[in-house]
Amino acid sequence: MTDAVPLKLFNSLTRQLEVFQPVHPGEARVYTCGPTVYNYQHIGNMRAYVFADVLGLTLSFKGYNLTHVINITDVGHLTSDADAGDDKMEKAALAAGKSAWDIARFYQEDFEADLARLNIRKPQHPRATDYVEAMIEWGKAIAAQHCYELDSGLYFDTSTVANYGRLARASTDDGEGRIDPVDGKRHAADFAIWRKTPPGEKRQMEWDSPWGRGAPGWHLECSVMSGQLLGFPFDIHTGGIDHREIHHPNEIAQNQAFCHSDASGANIWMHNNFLVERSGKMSKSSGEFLRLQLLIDKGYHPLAYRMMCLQAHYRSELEFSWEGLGAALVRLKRLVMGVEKVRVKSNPSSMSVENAIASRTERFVEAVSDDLNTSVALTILEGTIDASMGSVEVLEMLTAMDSVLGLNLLNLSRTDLRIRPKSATITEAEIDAILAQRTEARAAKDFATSDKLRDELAAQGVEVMDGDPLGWDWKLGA
RNA sequence: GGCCCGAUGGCGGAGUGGUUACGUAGAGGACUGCAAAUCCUCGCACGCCGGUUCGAUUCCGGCUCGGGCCUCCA
Repeated sequence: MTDAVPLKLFNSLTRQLEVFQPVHPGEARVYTCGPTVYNYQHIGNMRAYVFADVLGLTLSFKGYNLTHVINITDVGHLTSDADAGDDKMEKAALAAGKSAWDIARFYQEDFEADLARLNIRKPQHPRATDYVEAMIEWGKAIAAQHCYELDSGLYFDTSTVANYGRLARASTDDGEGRIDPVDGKRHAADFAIWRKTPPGEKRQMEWDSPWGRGAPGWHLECSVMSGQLLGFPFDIHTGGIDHREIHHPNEIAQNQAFCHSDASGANIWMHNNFLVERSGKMSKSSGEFLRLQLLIDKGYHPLAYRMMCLQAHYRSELEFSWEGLGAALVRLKRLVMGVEKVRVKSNPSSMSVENAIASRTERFVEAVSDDLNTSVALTILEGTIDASMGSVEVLEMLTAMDSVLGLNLLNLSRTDLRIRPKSATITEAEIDAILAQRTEARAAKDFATSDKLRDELAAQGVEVMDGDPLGWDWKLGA
């Protein structure tokens, strides 16, 4: 149905829009760099998965049989400069008094819960620790031709592959002024394939390898898991824009070495831009950070955040503010109300309806096919609600459109969107009781009492809405 | 220092060589005892200086400002 409009995606490798051509006819295989589960994810992290989900939904919508992998990095990355220093997993475990394995499991579950709350379809979640053997095999396969061993581990020689760093548009020798070099590295950009546990130390997560006891380098896992689960070459590799500079170039170098090919391993590399705060990029290192749970605690439905992401293009930076999140929530609420209205609409079907549907659907498909322009797609969806068509037609169209945007519009109710802020000092039962009193007072035209009760509720963060079937709502703040 | 990106109305954010989405906020109206919610209507913008062009917010150059990356990072 949608073949008429080709799917164009921005390939970071060529920095151009390209028409999606599946490697395997009728299939789409997508790999998304997942989180390191040593801590909670912040909402900036989650933007990458909302983006990846919309990409997957679009591919499904277009009829491709989708295989989507989001890995779980449960073997820690290094925390400090160069390729030495404490491991994030071990460090977090130490701080929590738990094993690194427990920590990883805990944060993985939290991450998956966030995905679900954002209505992100459940992809495959391979864990890096389940692929260590495969990583060692990979290392063995490329060691002789592409690696060299130092005291600290096995390193990849970036000069042994063609066009290293082409994704980042950087050359091997550039811009290394601020890295503490590891002694013996042949090139500043060379990276660890295997990190040896320093002599005399014992780590919770370590494995035997031909290069000594230790742990895999963090670039290796993505190459191994994507190759095993999707096969080289696969269709699309996604990740945050930060990965474009180091992680993905290294992954590509590994793929080139392993496949004895100059090809990158994926046909299209896509990168979502950051969610930013006025103070700058979201950061985990500064201690406090914005989690999805914090939004919910303040009474914002998680899908308001998805809405916020959808309003912008994935390649643009997106500014986070509570005001903006509130705006997205109001928009979502009005959409949900619109759907409710459509449900009870009469059916004045006419000859023109068919044409109207075709034209709207086409515009919607064009928008998402244009490098996932969800912003425009959303606007077309909204216009569909207002369109003078019958309820059946509109609901069908909305269902199709929402199957790409994933806002769950057809199932959400306004009650679902009304989330009790953690700071609330009053229960819903108490609100109902006061509201009942107020109804009585109003019936008796005792407006003084009625207004007093309303003020009382307002003081507790509750907004009374007489003319609204919902009756009341929470007033939200930052 | 090197590489790269951005600058659109109060805020957010699309897009376009000529009539400049959309959301939210705001204003007016309807509704309401009054509000709120809802619905209807309506303002409000394309950083600066040049160039190309009949015409530029859109293309090109310069400038200013802001941001990112070069170290783990979505």
